Amino acid sequence: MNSPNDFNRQRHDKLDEIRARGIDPYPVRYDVSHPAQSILEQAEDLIESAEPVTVAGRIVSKRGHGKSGFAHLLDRTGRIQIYVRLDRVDSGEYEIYDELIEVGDFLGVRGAVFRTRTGEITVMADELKLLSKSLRALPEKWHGLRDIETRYRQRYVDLIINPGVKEVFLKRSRLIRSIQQFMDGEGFVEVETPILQPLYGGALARPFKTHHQALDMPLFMRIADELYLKRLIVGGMERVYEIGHDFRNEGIDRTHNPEFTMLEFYIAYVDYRYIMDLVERLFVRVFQEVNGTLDHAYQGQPIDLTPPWPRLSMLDAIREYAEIDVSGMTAGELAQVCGDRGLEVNVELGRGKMIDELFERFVQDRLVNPTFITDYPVEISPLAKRHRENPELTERFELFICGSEFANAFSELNDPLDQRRRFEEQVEMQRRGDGEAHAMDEDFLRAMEYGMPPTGGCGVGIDRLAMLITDSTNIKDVLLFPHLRRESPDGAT
RNA sequence: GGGCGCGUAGCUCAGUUGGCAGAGCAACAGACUUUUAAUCUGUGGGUCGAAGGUUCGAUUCCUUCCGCGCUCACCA
Repeated sequence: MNSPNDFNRQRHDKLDEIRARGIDPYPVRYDVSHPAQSILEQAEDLIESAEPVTVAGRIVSKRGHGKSGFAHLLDRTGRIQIYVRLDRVDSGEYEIYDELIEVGDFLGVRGAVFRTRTGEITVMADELKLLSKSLRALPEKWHGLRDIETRYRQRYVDLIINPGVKEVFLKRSRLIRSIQQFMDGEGFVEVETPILQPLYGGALARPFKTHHQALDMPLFMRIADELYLKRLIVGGMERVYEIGHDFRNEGIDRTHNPEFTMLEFYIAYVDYRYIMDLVERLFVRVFQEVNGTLDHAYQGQPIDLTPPWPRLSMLDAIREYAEIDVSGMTAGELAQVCGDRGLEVNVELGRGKMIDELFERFVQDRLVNPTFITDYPVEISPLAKRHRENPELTERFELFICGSEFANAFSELNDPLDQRRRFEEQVEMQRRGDGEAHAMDEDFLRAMEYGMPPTGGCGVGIDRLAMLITDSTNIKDVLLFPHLRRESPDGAT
């Protein structure tokens, strides 16, 4: 019966046969009285009362036994077994169930709940209704869907077949809800700022470029929310945040997707120390709400999330972990030290960049438990205010967990003249060919010239946080539809 | 972008030191009215990722390309 190159032919034939028997294979609705899970939970009462229930779901397994048969339906809450026997249902209905309905189809069942000989809670079907005919076979029940590429390309199948997958995304959803609730409690307003922007900024990255036809103007997909959120601080919205997608036209790997989710928030009148406290409270709350505990492990590595989290200046961290005291070193001395430690650096990079290299090479990976690293060199922190006690440093921190960065925050630069000078430096770098240098943003400068209060701001990579909290090693595992290259025509089935 | 690895039936995987392409599950036909990866009997199903090359002969060897994974570089 199976013709070459047309495996699904059989399913089309069954669909035709169903229609020929006057059955609508795609009806409009079905009244569900009980989700699968609630039948299991209320099983004793339901068996006692013998009240019929109605349940609907996708058939994920089917076993025929002559004039009866078992099947499992999968709905959003779980699986429930149904039992269909010829002497309990209309004979025509039974024949359709037996011959034309198969794994993958959606089915509605009405009947009383009972317990089988082997003890499984089961619905004894009195009425059956085909709710949707499937034209493609699902992956097999035992080994499931393992192929990583297919799991990402056909996430809908992955979600049906691999039970842990839905859990990850439910967790991600709870994570974002938990952040929103926390921010509500802190008096924030959640806002939405433009994704299509005439100028991009707020980070150093290559943007996606697009074009508005009617206006005949180029537009960029945003690479950060920062500059618009700061405009809102100028506008008097003293606590704002946005959870949204940023887009960066860069490489794709285990931890990078071209579009990714960022939380950015800004608070007027506070400095980076306030932000540090808030980030700690936020993370602790999120872990408690989403995972129910502060006991966590990532890839088998236990993480101690118990606050307060250590705070260590970048220079102290290098002193402690690399046993190098870089304070007061000249660029030449730094280059010497880097060279001695096997780091190839260009002295032209400047002190800040070399200090950062030392940090990344000798410190970062060792920060397993949450650790705030503070007071970054000014050269590598163009958007942060200079440190109140040391003008070579900035009031900036990053949060590290398991060797990865989870937050980046500053006391924000709010001096419009200084900001203009920094933009001019970026424009100069751009003129020299730095494709990632920041563009001059006159409207942003105009906003800042009206006056921006002292402000603390922070960005948190939500996908990274989702990876940590769901113990995932690839960002694609926490994105429902991760970006992949074009599917080859030959690969399509 | 560089390096390494992978791509065989709808799914999960074997396999061919170069000689007619294999299994389990799924499907199809039949038996079976409380099964649990149901069982039993039988049947069909393949552009071996794509295109070139070497060869009497390529799914196998070579080259290029496509896709995926890991990794280095860059970034969040």
